[in-house]
Amino acid sequence: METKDESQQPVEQLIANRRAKLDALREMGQDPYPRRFRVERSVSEARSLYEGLSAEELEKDPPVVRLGGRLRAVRGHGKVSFADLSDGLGQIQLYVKKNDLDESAWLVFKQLDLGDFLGVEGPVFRTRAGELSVAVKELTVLSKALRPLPEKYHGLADREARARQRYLDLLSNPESREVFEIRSKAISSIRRRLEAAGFIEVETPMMQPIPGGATARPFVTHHNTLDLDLYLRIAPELFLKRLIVGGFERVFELNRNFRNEGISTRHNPEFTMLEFYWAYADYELLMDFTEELISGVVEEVTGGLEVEWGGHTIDFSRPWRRLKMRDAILEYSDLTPDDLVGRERMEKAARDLDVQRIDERSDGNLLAELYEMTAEPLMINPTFIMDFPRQISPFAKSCPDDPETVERFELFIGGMELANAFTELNDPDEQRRRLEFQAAEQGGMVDEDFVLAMEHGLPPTGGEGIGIDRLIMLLTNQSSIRDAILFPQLRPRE
RNA sequence: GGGCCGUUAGCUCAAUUGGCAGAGCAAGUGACUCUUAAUCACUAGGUUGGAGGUUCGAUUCCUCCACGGCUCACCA
Repeated sequence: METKDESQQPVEQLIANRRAKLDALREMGQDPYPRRFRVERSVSEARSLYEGLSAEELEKDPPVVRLGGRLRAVRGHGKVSFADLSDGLGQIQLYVKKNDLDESAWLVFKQLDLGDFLGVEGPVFRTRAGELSVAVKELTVLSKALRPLPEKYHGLADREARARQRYLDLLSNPESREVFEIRSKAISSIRRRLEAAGFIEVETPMMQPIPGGATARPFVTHHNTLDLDLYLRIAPELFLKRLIVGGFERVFELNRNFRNEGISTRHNPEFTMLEFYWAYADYELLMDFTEELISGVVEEVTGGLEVEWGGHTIDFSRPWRRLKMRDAILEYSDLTPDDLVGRERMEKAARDLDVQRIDERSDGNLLAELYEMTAEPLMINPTFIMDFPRQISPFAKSCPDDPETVERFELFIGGMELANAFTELNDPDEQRRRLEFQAAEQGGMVDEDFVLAMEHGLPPTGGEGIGIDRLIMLLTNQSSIRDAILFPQLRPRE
């Protein structure tokens, strides 16, 4: 459909300009979207390969390269043009000289826009300014871009656009690309370290008939043929423990969980969790292993053990502090040991700290809430908070000297909960009682099939979950989980 | 869900005690055979997020809505 110049909106004008060039290319017999263009190496590979060579060395024996990439800048200079060809990671300058090209190739070059993909071939040399460049002899359009990219210098700044059109963010903001490169490296490092420690990676159901292993509202879906409501998992825990029953002694799963709760700078409805289960381990051993695993990843990915995050310097060097929950409350508040004894005194302490809905909470929940209100935000360097109330820990084994307290820890870094682990309860009768108590308290279902598995014998086991997105936040100095996830959940436009 | 803040050209940003909405990049035309945020000249580009209201006049003030950010609540 032809539109009149007057009625055209600005973007549409820009698109129309590009479409006109698209048509021009076709008229010249150039396919703007050809099938293939085989490159010998990427732009950044070529760059690192020839970067060390001087102008003289290149001149003596000029290497001919064949590269594909996106056109990111053109500096026209009459019958000569300089251009930047990018592979996303790095770029190399193109030197395009009218006299060195077929006339048709020069005309093709004139129909290019910033953002187009093109393939080039030619010898590598250095310009007088010393810039490594390809003297283009052949030039092919590989994909014509119909819309303009964000500005080359400032990139894309609008936070909403950056999340909605992540490809533009990645293209134009190198620091954003770096976040996700670090994410990839960190996850790969975690996998390698677990495998080196004898763990095997497994996959367990994401769609579960009874969502268990955590307390959170699940997403519901429906299987038509079975006519069965299924829940997206809130944790893989109960399936991983079935595998320990089945004789896999060290298993891990590094994948998505789904929780139908609020969205915040620390919560995304789908998030990546590492869970691992280790037969014959207990929570003490898990703390040692967690220190080793995370500090190893931090060092491998950042090159050191100190990380700048949210205005703090976080020191990951070992050993990390281990503090009982009760002691953490006492250390980081004005409360005394007496304030934590008995329902009445704890309620008073909670009221003084503005804890909401106090009467709905169990004693154990109240204690955990006191911790959250006092010490938690101050746990900047890695700190294990140990020994949780039994009432809020249905899968953890009690401490030998105190049945109301369990062998459980959470790891806090930068004031965030990063990991949660315990010596797994393996007494099936006790497990059934705990799940029934939990179901009665909070609603929910008892996973009898899980208890059945445990009745066949679960060895002493340590199990842990680590929030990967939050770890990435720490590694990349991001204050919001949205900036550590490529496509975070957003409300649909319009 | 509550409170506060934001939304101006494709992108990055200005501006108005309420009085013709402006720049850089990108785009178009022209000049230019070593530039690199190339340069120079000219041109075009706007329903100031949307809908109402107040006003002679609203981009600016008010109300509602949409989306986003921060924060509290909810929630591990």
